Amino acid sequence: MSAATATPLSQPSAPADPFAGLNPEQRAAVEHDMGAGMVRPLLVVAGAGSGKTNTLAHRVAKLILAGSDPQRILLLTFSRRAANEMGQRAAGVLQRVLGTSTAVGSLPWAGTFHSIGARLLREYAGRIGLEASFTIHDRADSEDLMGLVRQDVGLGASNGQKRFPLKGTCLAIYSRVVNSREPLADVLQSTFPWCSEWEEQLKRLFGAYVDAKQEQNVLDYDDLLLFWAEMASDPELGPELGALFDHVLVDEYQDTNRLQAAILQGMKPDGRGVMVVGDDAQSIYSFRGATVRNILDFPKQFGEHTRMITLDRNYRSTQPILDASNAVIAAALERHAKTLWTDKAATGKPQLVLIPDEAEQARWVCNRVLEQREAGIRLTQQAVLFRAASHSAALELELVRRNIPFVKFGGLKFLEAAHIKDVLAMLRFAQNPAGRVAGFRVVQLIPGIGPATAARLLDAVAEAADPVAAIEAFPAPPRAQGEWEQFTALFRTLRTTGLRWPLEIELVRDWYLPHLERLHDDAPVRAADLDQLVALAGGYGSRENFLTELTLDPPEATSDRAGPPLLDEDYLILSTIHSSKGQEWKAVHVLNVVDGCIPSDMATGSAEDIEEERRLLYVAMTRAKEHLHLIVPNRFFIKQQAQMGDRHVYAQRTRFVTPVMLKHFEECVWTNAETLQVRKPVPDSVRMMVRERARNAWK
DNA sequence: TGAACCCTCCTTTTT
DNA sequence: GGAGGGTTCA
Repeated sequence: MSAATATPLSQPSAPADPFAGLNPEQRAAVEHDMGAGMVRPLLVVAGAGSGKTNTLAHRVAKLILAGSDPQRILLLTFSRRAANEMGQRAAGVLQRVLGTSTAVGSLPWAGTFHSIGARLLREYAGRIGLEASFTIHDRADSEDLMGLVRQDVGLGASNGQKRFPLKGTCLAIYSRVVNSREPLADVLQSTFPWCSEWEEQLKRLFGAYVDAKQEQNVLDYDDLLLFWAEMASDPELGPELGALFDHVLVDEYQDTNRLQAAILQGMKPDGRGVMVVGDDAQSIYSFRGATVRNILDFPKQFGEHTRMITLDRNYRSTQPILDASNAVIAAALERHAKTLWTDKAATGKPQLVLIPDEAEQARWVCNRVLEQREAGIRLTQQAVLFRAASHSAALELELVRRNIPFVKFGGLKFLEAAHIKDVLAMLRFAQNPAGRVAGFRVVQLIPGIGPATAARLLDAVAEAADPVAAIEAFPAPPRAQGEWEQFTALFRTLRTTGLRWPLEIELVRDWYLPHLERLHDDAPVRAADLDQLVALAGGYGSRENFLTELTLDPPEATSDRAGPPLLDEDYLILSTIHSSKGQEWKAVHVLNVVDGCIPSDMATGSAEDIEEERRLLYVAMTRAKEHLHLIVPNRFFIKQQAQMGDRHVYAQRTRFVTPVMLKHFEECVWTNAETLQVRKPVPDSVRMMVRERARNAWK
């Protein structure tokens, strides 16, 4: 019997039972088959705000209290952040029960599918014919490699007649095939119909792409899952892997794909010790191959002894917010039916705010945010959510203008900035000289070396036994003299001297700074970024560790660059809806709740696409605890046009809020009198015509 | 003449 | 910041 269920000590100093606060369903999930010989598979369908994280954390704590070895608990989460939070909460529970501050030790096997996969693959590399020194490609690297291979197999762009799909599309197709485990033909037909005619060529390309990865000792994101799944389905390795863990807990199961389900199946064929938690109504990652079928079919997959528990009591939002959210999701086509409820005191209805345009939207949000802060809601308890990262541009300008601090999650391209990629490419090239993508990039930093010379150099490296010698022997073009010697000297240092870790990246930065000055006008700003990167690097044990972790768990927000000092300050949260998953705030603003943004006009192809957009709106709405504002700008500008263009459309309220649902909202109309006076209403047709004429004059 | 460099277009969501 | 096409350089 576990410590928690033992008779509580009746001394006043005895810690409160942390399990006492659980509701009956949560408790059932936490105590499921506790102490039983066989722990049956468990599916917890947990609605938004139903205490899912808490339930998982308590389950982990309970398992440990009942004698489970934390080393033998595998906890798969959607992000590193979620893994950390879970670990901390579980530790908190344990501490309260045990009443000691002894480090219970965090969970060593908590992380994303991808990071756990990377770890297992390094450990098992020898057994599956993999070099343990492999480097990992992020999506941009993978696209670049796809581009290089595409050239090699003669499917380049200038191949006459009709144009072959871009490298990014090729990678998306490849990734989809791997993650969904569907045949190429099916994927083409269902998701990339305009590429169907290229099936044969794509097959050839993907074969060459896989070969290239193997030759270069690199893995992409998909490989981390694919190789793991292959191991798990191996008659010898599978059971061995499965035996490493007594319990496998998966969070956000609605956003896993078939490949991930196969990993689970391979490691625990009978579902023993498996617990998955998720909410089909919050499945928003199908573009990444995630399928809601995983969670819908879980009971079928593991047979009739599977237990299912539904958590539908919401601890987050007020009833009016839930009513509106429930109404939106009730229109969905297929789901595990549940209606969220709460006993939180009712407050006002969520607002549907009609606003003239995006500029006013930005101003209105700033005003409301400041008002709510005056009313006692800290900025960190307020969030602005949007469909696409670019939708917050106008708002960001306004926030800067008014000195309101903010942090933006999602859509962040810290690792995609050219200068960051350059420095990382040098480190990766030193780590794995066979990796052509990193080498290709870094070598071309040297003036006088372009794609052709770079390719020849990499060929030489690939054929030589010693990469350092190969590079030093390479006849660099005369123009590259000087710069070339500095590069080779750095490469030798990185490859041969055993410098203590963070020193290496400092050397690379110092080498890179002159190139930075030459390549970019805003060198000082970028140099500051590099200092942040160096500081960040200090937190990792080794070059390999740094490169792996950075690829699998990139800094999520712009604030991560600034480091800890920001943590003490108050700042507003800006986030894509996708990145807001699992989070909650007292006040939430959702931008551009219009057709064309939600649903995105990029995602109105199929009924499934539309359904996912509906769930996206549902996810956004259910992030709010007390105040929810959906903002509907009457007019918004079309993005895909030349700079300075001002084409715009009159927008409709999103189709997901139908007239019947309006009763759940308080409708507000915001007109800025001052602006309206100044702006004479010029009919759009006239403006467009004038522009058109001006342009045609030069045709 | 091949290779490097310059200019112009556009940009959903992410491990 | 990348793709692709056009221009300049050695």
